[in-house]
Amino acid sequence: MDENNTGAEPYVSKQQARQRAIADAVLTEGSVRIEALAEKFGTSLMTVHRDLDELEDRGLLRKSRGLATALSSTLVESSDVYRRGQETPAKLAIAKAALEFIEPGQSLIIDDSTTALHLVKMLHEKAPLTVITNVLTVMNELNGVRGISLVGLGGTYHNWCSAFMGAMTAESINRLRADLLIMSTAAISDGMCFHQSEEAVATKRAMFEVASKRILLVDHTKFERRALHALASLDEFDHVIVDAQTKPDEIEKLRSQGIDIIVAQAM
Amino acid sequence: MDENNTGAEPYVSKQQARQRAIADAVLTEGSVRIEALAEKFGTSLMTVHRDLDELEDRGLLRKSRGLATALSSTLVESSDVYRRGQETPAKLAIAKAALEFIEPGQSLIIDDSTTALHLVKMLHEKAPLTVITNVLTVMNELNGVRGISLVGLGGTYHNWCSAFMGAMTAESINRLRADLLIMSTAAISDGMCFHQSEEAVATKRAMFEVASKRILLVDHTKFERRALHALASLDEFDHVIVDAQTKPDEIEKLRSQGIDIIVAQAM
DNA sequence: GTTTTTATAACATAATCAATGTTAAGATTT
DNA sequence: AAATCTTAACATTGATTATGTTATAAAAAC
Repeated sequence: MDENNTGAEPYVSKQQARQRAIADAVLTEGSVRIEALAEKFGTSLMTVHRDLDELEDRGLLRKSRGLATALSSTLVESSDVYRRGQETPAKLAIAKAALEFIEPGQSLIIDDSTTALHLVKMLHEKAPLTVITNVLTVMNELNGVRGISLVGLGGTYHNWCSAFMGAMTAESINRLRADLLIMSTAAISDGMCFHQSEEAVATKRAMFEVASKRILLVDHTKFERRALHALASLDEFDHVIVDAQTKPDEIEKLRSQGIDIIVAQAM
Repeated sequence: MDENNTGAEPYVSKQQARQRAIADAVLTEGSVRIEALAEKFGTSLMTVHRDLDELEDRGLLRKSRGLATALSSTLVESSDVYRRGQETPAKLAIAKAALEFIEPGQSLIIDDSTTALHLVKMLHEKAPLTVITNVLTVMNELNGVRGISLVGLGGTYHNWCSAFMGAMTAESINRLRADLLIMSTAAISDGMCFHQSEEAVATKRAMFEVASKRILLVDHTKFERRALHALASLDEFDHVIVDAQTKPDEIEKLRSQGIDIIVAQAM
């Protein structure tokens, strides 16, 4: 079987890569001169200004008289600007593994995650499907796709994750039932998954409750992260899919707790 | 004051114009040969096929062995593919007139309408605003716009109007309150406005109930249309904005019923 | 108030993406 | 099996978006 071409290309635009790198630089340095950024990335002052304006709109940093200053680091790390483009081959592998659990005719919930975005691009293979999501990017991706009926979740829009979240979103979810939940998490420690914001937890918790089968997508970087709000214990998920770069001892530890870990092999 | 340039350009792509024309042709003829369409529009067979596929996905027609066949004419006329690109200067004028009613700080509901789409592009002038909408196109347009906080309305997605509608949507609306409603309608007769589908009425009715001030946007073509489901009487709206091409006797008739009609002058 | 510095606006150019056409292969109908 | 229609794949064109440049405006420093 020829498996090296899958329609979902792990492409990240130059602009996205640079914005991510800028966010990264500002985060680690604390505050950086705008001139210095322009020089570092070999670009004009103007484009750095434009990039910083976007990042500022997303609440990742502050611009002030020649300086770009970092804000809350948890927010930066959880921002989709920052996350997208990171570890894409691993994420693709995870997405492919998750696809195997999806059967035509099912209704599935997809939440805010860059990994899930890869999965979404492959969903047409499993049509017909009903996809429930709070992520604007996913809605757009699935817009006129044949065989996919789309149920959007409303609520207040959060720019940092390009998704609708909060009490209103949670309430809508409570009135639905789904066959399958494909969920991501911000951080894992002690066999629990954690998130950065209250709203995210409220929304994801609601999704968790209404799905009969639950799959968690985790790339290895999540094991090194910390976040504030607990969402659920990993053993509450039916399957947990990790990438091949996950440390074997982490996998063993979780397996010994009776958690069904699937290691997605990149191809 | 220099008023001839407003950021909102009434541009319709070649593709959109052609798709609309194709829909039109198929609708009036009943069924047309695909070859004939290609010839008529001076394009290759392939592009006609691609156009027809999109129109078929939106439920406007059926493709079958060389023939494109019309489906329900009401659906075609209410489809956004068909509507967009029609009468844009008039719609721009209406949008500008509506903008005058919007005050910074307000929360407004915007529903599915091509006229409102023009308005949305001008909204940044009145920031800060809270915009509540069920239209995917509007959500995207307002995505990272500064000073606009976006509240999305979820529900099942309807391709023909690019919006979320139905019971789920109506329920979400019921839990909100807004200062201003900017609404469109499919048809007007006997001082009442009508819509093409049950879902549209349910959704719009809910919007109607939760807004303290209501504005209806109407271009003159709506007076010649008919639709099945009644939504509301025009005198329930605080203001009705029409374009300059609306027949004077229509305007007079409504004014005599005590309806506040504003005639938007194109510039 | 003036000078210096930084930020924005406006336009020109370059790079990327989307739409179309062409050809060939695959389905369907006759 | 032949004819007709549809789809897939790739090349080409066209359009959009991103970037750079320059000029102007705003803000801070002096």
